[in-house]
Amino acid sequence: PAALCGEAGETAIAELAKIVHRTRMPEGRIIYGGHQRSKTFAIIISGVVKLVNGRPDGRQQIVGLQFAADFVGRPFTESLQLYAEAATDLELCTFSGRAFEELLRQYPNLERAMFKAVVKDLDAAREWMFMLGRKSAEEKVASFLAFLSDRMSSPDAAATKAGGKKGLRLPLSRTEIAECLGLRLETVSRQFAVLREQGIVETSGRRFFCVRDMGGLRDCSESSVGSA
Amino acid sequence: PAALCGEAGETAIAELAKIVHRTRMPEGRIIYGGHQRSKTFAIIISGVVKLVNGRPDGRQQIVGLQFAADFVGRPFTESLQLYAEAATDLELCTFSGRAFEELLRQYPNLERAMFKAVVKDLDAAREWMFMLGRKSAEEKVASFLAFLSDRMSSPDAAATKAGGKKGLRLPLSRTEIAECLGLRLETVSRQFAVLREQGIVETSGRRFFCVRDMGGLRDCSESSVGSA
DNA sequence: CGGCGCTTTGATGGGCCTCAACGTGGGTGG
DNA sequence: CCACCCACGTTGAGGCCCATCAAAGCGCCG
Repeated sequence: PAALCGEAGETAIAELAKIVHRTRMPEGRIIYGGHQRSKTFAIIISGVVKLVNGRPDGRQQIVGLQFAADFVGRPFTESLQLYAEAATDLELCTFSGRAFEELLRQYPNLERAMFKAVVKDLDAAREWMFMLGRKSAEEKVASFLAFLSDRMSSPDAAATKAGGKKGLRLPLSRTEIAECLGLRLETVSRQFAVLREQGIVETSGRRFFCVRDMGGLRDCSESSVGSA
Repeated sequence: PAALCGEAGETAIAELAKIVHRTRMPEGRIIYGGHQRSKTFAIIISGVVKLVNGRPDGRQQIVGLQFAADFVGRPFTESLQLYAEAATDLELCTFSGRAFEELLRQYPNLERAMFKAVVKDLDAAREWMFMLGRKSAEEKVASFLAFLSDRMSSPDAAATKAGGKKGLRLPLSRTEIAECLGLRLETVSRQFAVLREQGIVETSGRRFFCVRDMGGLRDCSESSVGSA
């Protein structure tokens, strides 16, 4: 039940169903970006996609993450130094680009749904900008974990490690988390340790974490240092 | 000749012309945001609008700037901690929200033009995110000035101070520039001094600056510290 | 010309980066 | 099934960049 379909209208959905194709993609696959005009559109069934802004000198900034039910693909334009990559193995509903753009033209409701999705992405990007520009390292890591908890708390993605409590599998490595937050991986690791010592989160292995005190986590993510 | 009109189509333009209204706004006026549902849409004739993401604790991050020919307004949704403010005195072409949304529904080309504008904003936001997360203070200030030069080099906005060379009036105070770049105002001031000492820019008074060496400025904005 | 707010400049400290070494998990091949 | 191995993660020490606090300079308004 993708968000896109929720507002598209009955007949549009039926038309979409005709051109949809279920696909899998391994972690690391480039979905679109840079020079190649892949022109495929998709909705994520499961897995996580990262949007990366990279420079020739090696500096990279992850500028967006897409989760289950999110739309992936660039309508109308290409961008040079931006690409989308499978952060985990993916299950996708893909649409042929040509046919999909045709449907967009035919069904205004569908285009409107796309429009709203992009506006939502824009808001998310601006929230993310506040984090990058104004939050401390601890706030960044805490708000990132809170964000992941929000976006990934679906029953199937939830894993049970760390002693029976409901935890999540981290879709990103420490390096990638650092690229999200505008930090170095060592700093991310240290902030994980701080949150662990405060009893706010648990971690197990490289990829599992579990929020023990969501209130405390949210406090850390907006600490407003001097006041309150 | 606003960008929006370029792609909207003849008849749509004619309809738009019927509901348009020319307006002025003083610096500091809130255009939309927070709680109030102003629901006015506008195209900027002259002046600059800043989009601010603010928190109760006083921290602020400017997450977008809009210049002449840009569209201002939030279609479909409101956002809590985001508002738009006139950074300078403005001349606007405003549209009644109700009538404008009606036209959007009637003329798909118009909606498509809006769509593309939002996608462009999204790309700009993601470029900005790279700057916030990965650039040094000097790179931030240099790329900001280069950005302003690009966006404001229209004949009327260009001012001639600093000894006959073509300069620009800064639309933002040092504090506001700092809020754009994720820095403190003192740091912005110091980086201005550095660029001045290198002969790359000149400044005069509080609000005028002039690029003397655009190549040098662009070098500073992507210095790629270790290599090349 | 006087006052105020913005800007500049200086001194100091802290947070995060950098470099480095060690530990660990998870997959592979025997 | 287990031992090996290597990439990833953790932890430590030191230094730099930028934030912070403070005071003086200057533009712009009346």
